[in-house]
Amino acid sequence: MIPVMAEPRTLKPEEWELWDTWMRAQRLLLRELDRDLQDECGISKAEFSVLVTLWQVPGREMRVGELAESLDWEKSRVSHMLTRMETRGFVAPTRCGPSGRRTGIGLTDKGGRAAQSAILRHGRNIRRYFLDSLTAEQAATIRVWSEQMIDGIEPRFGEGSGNGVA
Amino acid sequence: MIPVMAEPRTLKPEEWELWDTWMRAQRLLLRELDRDLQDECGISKAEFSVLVTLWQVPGREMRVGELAESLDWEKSRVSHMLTRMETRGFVAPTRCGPSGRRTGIGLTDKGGRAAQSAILRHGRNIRRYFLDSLTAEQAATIRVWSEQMIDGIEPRFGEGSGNGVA
DNA sequence: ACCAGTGAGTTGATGCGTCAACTTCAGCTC
DNA sequence: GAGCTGAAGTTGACGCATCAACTCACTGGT
Repeated sequence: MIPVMAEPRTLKPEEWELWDTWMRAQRLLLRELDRDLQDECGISKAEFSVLVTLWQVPGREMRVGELAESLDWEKSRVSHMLTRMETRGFVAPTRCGPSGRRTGIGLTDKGGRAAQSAILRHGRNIRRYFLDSLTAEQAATIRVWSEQMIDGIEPRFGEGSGNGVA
Repeated sequence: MIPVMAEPRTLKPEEWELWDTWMRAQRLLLRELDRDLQDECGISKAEFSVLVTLWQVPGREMRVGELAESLDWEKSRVSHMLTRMETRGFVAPTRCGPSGRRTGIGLTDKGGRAAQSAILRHGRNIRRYFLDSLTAEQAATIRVWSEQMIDGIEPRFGEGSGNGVA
């Protein structure tokens, strides 16, 4: 009988440390990006995601369901978000069903302006905190590994466009 | 006059794609770990952080401020969290100031058991989703880069022990 | 015409995270 | 000891995220 190597009961210290260091880096980075967006542009990263997604699409309007799909968010999350953003004047329903239900949602002028400036700002921050700290080799490694991980967790194909925000 | 290279106005497509892919990987990984901890152990990753931190410390009790420092959380976040966890029976004040204020906070038996099983489970998940998808080289790259990034954002030294959770 | 079923969108409840304001308490000076 | 100051801890308000339950409209079958 061939002895099967037992799975280690817990993480080895250096494994744990790797995980912990990496986790810490994530947390700091996201926190920083979020804070800056909030302080300088007055929007959260969730709002940013919505603004960008609408910004990118031709008529700057979509159906709620498309938006949810594109962001890979739950419908209800989108709905709550839109309610808040509507009261802030960033988006407006382009068409409504009889019962007040949002059938189409679009950027307002204010939303468009906010999107534009936030994209610039956020881009600079990504460069500063993320890209600038990467060598070409590191970047390649990270890309490969990210793709591996995505496949490992969610082995579906080409869907969910991505909005660049957690 | 030497022309200074203008900073690119926005991210180049491949830069954006790198960022987006990486972001997506993060999001999926964290979501997965969180969901599993929630489904299998009945605790959130925030609760997990607190349990682990208390678990690791000698008497399994600390002051609220120490806990906050160790987790790198705001005091108020810790306080809210402890209130919830206290009602769930995971932690209990070990000593209180006159006005009912928590002076020391410690794990209950239930909290200890939860910590133990969650640590095993979480460790396996980290291995499965994170470590197993890494070659030694990738791991080295990620470690270095994480450290660079941490230094880039928070150029302080040796504080904040880390709890392995966002 | 009717009704079951399905998909789209909403709502409410609850937990998480942050900010600002507040209460206590300890140590300090006078 | 009276009063000041700063640190420790709490509270309330608000936005974000998820889950489950609901409404509404459309579709297809009989």
